Amino acid sequence: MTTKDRILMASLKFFLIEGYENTTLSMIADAVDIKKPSIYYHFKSKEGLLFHSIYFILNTLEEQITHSVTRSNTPKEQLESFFECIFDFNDKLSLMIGNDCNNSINFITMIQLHSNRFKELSERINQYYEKISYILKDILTQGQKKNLIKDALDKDMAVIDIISRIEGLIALSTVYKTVHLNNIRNQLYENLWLNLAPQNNPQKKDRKFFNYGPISLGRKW
Amino acid sequence: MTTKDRILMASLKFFLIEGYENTTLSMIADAVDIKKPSIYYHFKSKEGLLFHSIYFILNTLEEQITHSVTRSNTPKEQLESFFECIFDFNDKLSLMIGNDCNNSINFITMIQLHSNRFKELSERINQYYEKISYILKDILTQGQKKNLIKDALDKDMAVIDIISRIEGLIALSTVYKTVHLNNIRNQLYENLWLNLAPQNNPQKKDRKFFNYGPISLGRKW
DNA sequence: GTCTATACAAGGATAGAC
DNA sequence: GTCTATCCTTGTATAGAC
Repeated sequence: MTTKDRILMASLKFFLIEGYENTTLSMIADAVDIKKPSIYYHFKSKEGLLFHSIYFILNTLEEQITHSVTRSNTPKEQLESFFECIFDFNDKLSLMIGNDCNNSINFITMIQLHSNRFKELSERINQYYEKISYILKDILTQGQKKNLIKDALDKDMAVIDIISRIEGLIALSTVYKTVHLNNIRNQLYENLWLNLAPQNNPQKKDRKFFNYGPISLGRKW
Repeated sequence: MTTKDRILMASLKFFLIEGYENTTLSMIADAVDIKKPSIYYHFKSKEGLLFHSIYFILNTLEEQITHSVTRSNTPKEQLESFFECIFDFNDKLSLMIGNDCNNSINFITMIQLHSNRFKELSERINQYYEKISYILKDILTQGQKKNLIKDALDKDMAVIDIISRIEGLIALSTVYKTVHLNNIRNQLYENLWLNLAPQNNPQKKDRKFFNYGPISLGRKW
């Protein structure tokens, strides 16, 4: 890994754990084991470090979502891949930045925060949401053609609901101790699927569906 | 309004718009038209200002939720009040702090952010979520007794889903330009209600329900 | 209660040697 | 590419007069 990459990963780590303003160039330099001014050889400013950190997050996320959705075939599997991808991203991010301690990180809150502060970022972030919205809408459209997704569906609305449920749950799990993400993420997905699957299927099919996936801790609703 | 309250409201305003670290005591002093050191007569430190700002948000929100839910009778109305309360809170907050410009504020992201930084805050915030969870669960339980809420319902799971949908949507609307909160909040609520209402009701009842409320911009799903 | 003056620390950034 | 030395600004906070 080049020095430039190590600086970027260290920045990302501190930005996620401590926040942008609470991160100092000294902290980053110490973590990479170089001196402060060396950072300026690789990056123009502290702001530049933030921008590249967020670009890195969004690029990686987009790449992983595209990759994992493409590998699946049925809309149900594709949506599940989409879910898994975003839910797993925090964990993967922890590994990428070498977050040895058990500090809870939350990339969603970080992105929301800086979107309103820097116009350059807000455009890139909006672009990210446009991209994943497009992917989701396409899954729904293809599913409708195969009669695997409800026909009377406001797809734009469905897309927004899906994204806000995922992100809302991740964010909530970091502030509300009762919510243990890994225990309920499957349920969230199953519940959402009930809104998308055609209703004309008889109860029996639904029941079969209820037994799909890992053991859940409570009744579906 | 006392000087102390004016300092608190100015702090809250800047914390919401600029962020805690980007807010300086000079900005607050200027807004209240006093000098910097005078702040220390009323508050112990800058951190104290943050704590009181967040307590103010949570206290006010809890109060308004409790009040508006109590005023309603049926579970459907109560849940609607709950929704309205949180969706309206941002706007009300803007008025309270005298946010003259059209700066978009988002109290949810602010709360999520500082919950992970200050233990004192994380406990108060967790307490807030426990309280609104209790309120929601009670609505569901009472509704079940009256056969107005689905009987086979994992209430704990439902509560978490409701909260994360509301907060997820509010947060998403501040970063994804396509999402216009006021256009879709009614739909979000109606969609959610479909998960809670008993299924044994025939289609007819559902259709009547679809015509309830303000004109919507798209088909329900 | 509010002010002036000031201490004290720390951050981002640059100059210029090696 | 990386370093030492240093500049400059700004922030929180306190002392003490009025």
